[in-house]
This record gives sequence, structure tokens and C-alpha cells, in this order.
Amino acid sequence: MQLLKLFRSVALHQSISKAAVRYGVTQSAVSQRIRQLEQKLGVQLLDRSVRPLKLTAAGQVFLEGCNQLLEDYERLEQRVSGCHQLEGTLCVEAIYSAGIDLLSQAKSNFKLLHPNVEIIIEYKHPQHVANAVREGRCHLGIVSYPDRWAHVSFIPLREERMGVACRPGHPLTEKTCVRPPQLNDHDMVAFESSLPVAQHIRKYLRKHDVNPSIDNVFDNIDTIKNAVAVTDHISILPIRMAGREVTTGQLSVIPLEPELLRPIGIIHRRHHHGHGFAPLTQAFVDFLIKDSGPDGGIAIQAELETSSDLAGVKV
Amino acid sequence: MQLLKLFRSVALHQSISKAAVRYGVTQSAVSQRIRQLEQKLGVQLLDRSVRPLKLTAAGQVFLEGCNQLLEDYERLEQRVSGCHQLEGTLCVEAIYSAGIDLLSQAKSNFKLLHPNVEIIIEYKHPQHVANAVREGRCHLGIVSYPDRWAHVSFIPLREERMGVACRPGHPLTEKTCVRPPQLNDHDMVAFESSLPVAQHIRKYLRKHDVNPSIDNVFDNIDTIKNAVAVTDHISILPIRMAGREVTTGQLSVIPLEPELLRPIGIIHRRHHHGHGFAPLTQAFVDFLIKDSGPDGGIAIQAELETSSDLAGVKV
DNA sequence: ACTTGACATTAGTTTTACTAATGCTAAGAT
DNA sequence: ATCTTAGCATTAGTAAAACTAATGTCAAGT
Repeated sequence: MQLLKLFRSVALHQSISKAAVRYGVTQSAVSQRIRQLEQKLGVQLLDRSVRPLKLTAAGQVFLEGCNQLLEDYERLEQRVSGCHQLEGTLCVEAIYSAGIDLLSQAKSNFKLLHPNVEIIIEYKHPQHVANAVREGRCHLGIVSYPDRWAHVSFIPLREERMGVACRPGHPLTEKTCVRPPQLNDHDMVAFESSLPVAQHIRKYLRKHDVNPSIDNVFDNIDTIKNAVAVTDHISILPIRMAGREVTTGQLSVIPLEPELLRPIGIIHRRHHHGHGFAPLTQAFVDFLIKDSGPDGGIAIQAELETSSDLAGVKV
Repeated sequence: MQLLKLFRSVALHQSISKAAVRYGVTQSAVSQRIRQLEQKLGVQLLDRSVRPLKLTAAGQVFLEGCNQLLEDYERLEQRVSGCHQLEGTLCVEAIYSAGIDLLSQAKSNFKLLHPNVEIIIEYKHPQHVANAVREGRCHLGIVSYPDRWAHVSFIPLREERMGVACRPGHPLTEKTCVRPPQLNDHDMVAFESSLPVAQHIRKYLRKHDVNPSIDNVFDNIDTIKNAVAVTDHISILPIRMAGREVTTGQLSVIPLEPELLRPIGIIHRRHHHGHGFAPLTQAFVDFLIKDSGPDGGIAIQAELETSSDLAGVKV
């Protein structure tokens, strides 16, 4: 079953390494497992001689079968488990920037399904979120940049594409995408430098040999958006985060090229020797994973995988 | 997938230990695995408070689903693998008593499916079969009493119920079954004492405190049947082995009670680190397993399990 | 031709599955 | 009612499978 899901993931992404990220394991592990599957079936499923890899004829047939089987199995699981009506209280802490749109919607949808569940969400500085998770003061955390948080497990949710924000009518808006050199020509506002996202952006800029003048730093995305909207300054932020302001005409956002991705995921206390999540927590994690549809990041697309299949990476 | 097959096996046998035998693992392993499945689903599948155990409501639903899924998967496997037309030569050695009826039929049926395959079957003394397998002089061996053959793997096929054979009209034929004490009243012919089956029977007799007079021993079941048919002697042999003689009225066979079972199985060289059977060998093993329907022994019934699922026991 | 991203491969480690031994309990026997 | 037996659970220890980290190889883009 697990193996079928993995294969489906590889097929959908047309990539072994992407599937590996999705499942929180190494590329090597997926490679070996798929190879095993092929051996057992006695057929080549993937054509690895082209990039990106594609399915062989047998692989396509098998993919269809997988989809059917996995769907059937999920249905069976539901039927057998009998819809346990969940109740209880769940505490989640999230970084403001990633969490607010992701979670407020998820929260209300989840409560529609399980009316007796109370969900408490608090928005904090990344470090506070990680601490709260580590010390057991909340069940789950929503953060970016998994590798920064030690002693907790990480479940990837999505990767958000970053773009350049500026006021409408700004000279940059004539471009369809922005390349790093162009950033030198404009003043910027940026995230406060202790935030992981700021470090990530700095690394990107250094890599592409640009050194824009940073006029102001803020620890809060709303302030940044505000500053950009009322001045000629530009800023780099997750494209999706400015969605509302773009539709109301307050901001313009142009994609960066080459693309810069910001991984978002769930962190939780490591659970050992078979003690997984509490049922409520598990259900919410599953919900978030299904909910986090395609975005700038990992195309989760039709993959309706659940967290029980996804190994929490130890970081 | 494997797990679903295991559950199905437990459900069909209404027994964890039977399923364990079927899959060549310990009762403990099956117990743990089923428990795991139940935990993952969050439901009780088996009602263990009664003997023999029975399925809970959820278990029955799940069983149906399993059957459907496994069937679909098998179909998919076939479709994807594309019916490889097998060819080559397969050497099998078998003990005379167990093999002759089992194999001659299997051989012709198998050759119907794979006309380009040559199957060579030789009938030998048990020790010779084991040696041939161990030394790689043949691909497979058919023997009884798995635990006697060291350094090879064993795949269980069936367990044959033993009975008392005598000439028609013999006083014993009035009974519907024979209990050990009654054996004391008649002279016997027996298997040659080096044969595993002879040792097994002796153990049974000792356990039930009978000590019948054994007049003659033979290393050959046909000679025994002959001797029984033309004298007042009785003998203990696998019921199924006298099938033809019973229908033609040459012999009578009455079941022993409590029952005495003789396990029959396939032995083969142990394969390590992932190197399984050659495709042809694998196919024939699968064929034998499906072929060996219900008998006096393990009720394989509707279980269409294949050998790739069955672990070869190391003995 | 060179670089890069993506997959394969290998050796070593962690995790999972299994065994062997023992304990417990329902069903049938005395 | 008490005893026996067959069958499942449980445990600690071991074997096997899965995974990681590091390195090698090759297709596609610069």
C-alpha cells in the first residue's frame, strides 16, 4: 500500500527526488523502493533515460491501477473505522506569515466536520513556535524552513514561490518576471534579519551577486506590504501572501526568476516506538495536508496522501 | 498488501496460528501484525474472546474489502507484467509417496499453460531428495516433515490426514473411525523405519500407549497397499494415497481418531539478500500452491495465495 | 565542452519484523 | 467443579528490511 502511494507520488511529480521530499525520506530510499517494485513485477515502470523521467507503458497502466486501488482502500478504511466523531482541544502555534491564511480557513472547515473540537491558534515568532512545540505547550507548529528547528519532526506541506512586491505603476510592473540584477536598481524593505525567511532571501541574493540597498527591516509582513504600497520601495515576499492586496489593486507582485521557494510545514514533537499522534492531532494534520493544494511550491495536485503515510523527518 | 493477505488468511481459517503455518511464520508474528493493523484502523477486527475466534462486524466489512482489493491487485499485476511466456527446464525431485499423484497432474496442467517448459520429475528416497536440493542438483524437492531437512527452506503445501488401511470386509471396516487402542488387536505392516513417516507414526503410537505387532516393513507405499489388500494385516497411511484402490474396491481406509497429520511441502535452496526464485521456478511453485487444494490437511480453500507471499522457512 | 540537476549505487545504520519462550484463558474432558 | 488442551498475547532478544549519507554517472541546458 505504502509502496503504491510512493509510486503514485513519483508518477505525479515525474520525479523521484520530489516524491522523496514529499514523503520526508531521501532520494536514495525512493529509488531503491521503486526499483524493488519493478523487480517484483518484472517490468520497467519508469523510463529513466530522459529528464524529466516519464512512465513506460506498463507504468501508466500500473498508475491507473494504483489510483483505483488506493481510492478503494481509503474508502474501505473509512467504512471500517466508522466515522469516529472527534472531540477535544487542539493547540496550534504558527508563524504569522505562513499561518494566517492557511490556518484560518482550515480551522473553520475542520470544525464543520468535527463540531465538538476546539482549535486554538496562536501566531508567534518562529522561534517561539519551535519552543512551544518542543516543550509540549502546543500540539503542532506551522513554520518555514524545516532544517532550522532541532529536536522536532517536520512534515512538508507546500513550497511557496517568492516574488517582488511593489506599488502598482512602479517601473518594475512592466516586466513579467524579475531577475536578480534588476533588484540593484531599487531600494528595498526587508524582513527582520533574525527571521529564517530573511536569511533565505539574503542567501539567494548573495548567490546571484546582487546587493540591493535595504532601507528598512520589519518583523511583520503586513508592515512590509504597507511600506511597499505607499512608497517606491520594493520587497521580496511569498507571492500568495499578497493575494488580497493584489486583487484590490493595492500591490503588484512579479515572480522572481530563477525561482525562490520557501518551504512551509508542520513541526511536532518526535514520537518514538510506535506512539503516533493522538487521533485528533492526526486528523488535523491529515486535513492540513489535503487542504494545502497546489501553490507555487510542491505540486501536491491529485495526491490525497495522508500524514500517516508521510514520515516525519527528524531534524 | 502482504498484510491484507495475512488478514484474509486469518479470517478464512478463523485462526491466527493456522494462518501462521500457511505463511511459514510463527503465531507470534501474525498476532503482532494483525494487532498492528487493528491499531492503524482504530477498530477491533477479531473477536478473540471466543474459540475459535470470529470476525467482528468491522472485520467482516474489512474482509470483503480485502478480497476485492487483493483480486484487483492481482489482476493489475498480471496486466502490467504482461504474460511472459516462460521457457526452460525445471528439475524436481519428490518422495514417491507424496509426489506421484500431486506432481504428475501438476506437471501436465503446467505444461498446458507453458508449452515450452520441460519439467523433469524424479522420485527418490527422502534423503536423496534433500541432498539433491541442497547440492543444487534440482530446483525443487517435494518432501514431508519439513523440520527434518537442514540447510534448506520449506514452503508448506498441505497436511494429509492419515487412516488405517485394510482389506474390504476386514472387521475394522465396521467402524467409522479407528481409535489407537483398537490397533493392538491387529497385525500391521509398516513403513521402513528410516522413513520420516514411519518415525512420525511410531511417535503417535507411543503417545497413545499402543504397541501393535508389526509384521513387516516396506520402503514403498505400493508394496504396503498390496500387502494389506491380500492379507488380514492393517497399516497406517495417508488416506488420499489409497484413493484409487478404495474406489476400485481393493482397499478400505478408515480415518484415525485423534487425527494424525502428515505435512507435505516444497523444499528449496535458501535464497539470500533478495535473490528469489528464477521466474520459471517461481511460477511452478505458485502453481503447486494454488493446485494443492483442500485435503485432509490445511484447508487452503479459497485462498489463492502465491508463494511470493509465503516466506520460506529456514530449517 | 562544461555545468547542473537528477538518478543509481554502495556501505553502514536505524527501524521494523520476526522468533523463542512463557503466560493466560476459553472450551472441552474427566 | 476441576483439569487439560489448544490457541492467543506478551516479552525480550535477534534477523531482516528500510533508510541514510556519500559518492558515482549521465541527460539536458548553458
